[in-house]
Amino acid sequence: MSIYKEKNRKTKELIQTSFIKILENKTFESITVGDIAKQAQINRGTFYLHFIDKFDLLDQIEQQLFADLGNRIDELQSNYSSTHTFEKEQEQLAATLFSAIKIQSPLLKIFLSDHGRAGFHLRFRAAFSEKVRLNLEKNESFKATLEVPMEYFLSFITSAFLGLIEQWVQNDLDKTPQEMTTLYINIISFIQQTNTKKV
Amino acid sequence: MSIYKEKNRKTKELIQTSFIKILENKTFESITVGDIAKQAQINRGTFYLHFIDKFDLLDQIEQQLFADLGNRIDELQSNYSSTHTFEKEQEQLAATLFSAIKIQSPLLKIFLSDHGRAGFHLRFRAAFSEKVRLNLEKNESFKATLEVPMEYFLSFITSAFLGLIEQWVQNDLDKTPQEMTTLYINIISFIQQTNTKKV
DNA sequence: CAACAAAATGAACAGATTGTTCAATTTTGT
DNA sequence: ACAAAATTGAACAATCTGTTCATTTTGTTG
Repeated sequence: MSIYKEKNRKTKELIQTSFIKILENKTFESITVGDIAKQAQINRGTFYLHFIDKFDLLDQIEQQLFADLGNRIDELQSNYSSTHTFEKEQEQLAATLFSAIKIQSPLLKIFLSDHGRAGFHLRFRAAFSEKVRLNLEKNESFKATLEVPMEYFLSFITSAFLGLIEQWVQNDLDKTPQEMTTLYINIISFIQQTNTKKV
Repeated sequence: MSIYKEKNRKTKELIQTSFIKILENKTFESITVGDIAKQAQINRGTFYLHFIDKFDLLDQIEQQLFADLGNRIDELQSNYSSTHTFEKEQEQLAATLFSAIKIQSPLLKIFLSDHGRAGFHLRFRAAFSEKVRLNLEKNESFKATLEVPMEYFLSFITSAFLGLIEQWVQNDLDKTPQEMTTLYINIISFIQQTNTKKV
């Protein structure tokens, strides 16, 4: 009974990995169920025993990706006490995000490229936007000093962060998560300098 | 002779506008050439007299969009002398971008959504990334003070800006371009404050 | 109006892909 | 050996694609 499930799971996984492999070289739009079956060396009908269609397949992989990232982030964050300063905590969250993303970078690189599916960058931002918001709102003076709508600030900062991630994965991880964190902090500091001079 | 061209142009435009109309309600993937012909009330064969396929159609609309935005930005920017401070110039560029984007917001809203085509946000960023870079590098002390690779800084700032644009068009332009510029400046100032406290 | 050119139509075509069905086969469990 | 679950292979109608070509409509010119 349990080996039946195991076999089922294994085939499903085979289909997923085969699909991702094709996705490296072909656009999602251009991939057919026949392509996937051929790559996985299974019957085309078998595909339909595991997924409704290729959209369902991609959806499930995407959901798994977000769930996995969420788990990794929560686990990494739980290792740190939150008695640090507000800024240290922001830095810590950044480090956690970069570490989690590194592990899933092969998939993220594809999903964020033009081989993926439209709107992924929005769903990805939404997936970790809530964690960022909670972290920011820990700080009491934050909401008091913030003069712009929270949704705009969140869009700004999560999108900025996504920009770094996109450059990073396109560069095939040319830096360590710690270096990326430093780079992030440096950019924030640099923006500070620019404006300080103005005033 | 020239009226033949005019008629040709008009039909091509009809196909484009009809397509965009469908795109508001359906995913690009799910739209067929038959759908477009039906909406435009033309023969399906006529479509192929003007475009290779639906991908070609979308590509051309995208190219036109970028060209139009580029022209608007250049024109708006040419109305201002560049004798202001570095920061004022950055603010001016932001105002210009928001103004140009407002005009093209209906199309941008669709293209940035999950009804569009994968990778649009990257191509969009690339389209105005160069203008931002040139504007930044005007300032001599900029390159001297910047401690991070230019490509990362550009990814960060253009992506952050895109985040504001995305929120703006999703909110159906709930603010004026000038208000968006102020909002942008406010966020930069806010980040400055946060870090100033730390030091 | 007549003659011509360009654009659009309608219909047909083969080819590819989709999602479903079902009997036969293989793999695994008891 | 027998039963259960998973997979296979083949066939099916349906849809969409891109192309072709004869015909019709629209616009131009003399």
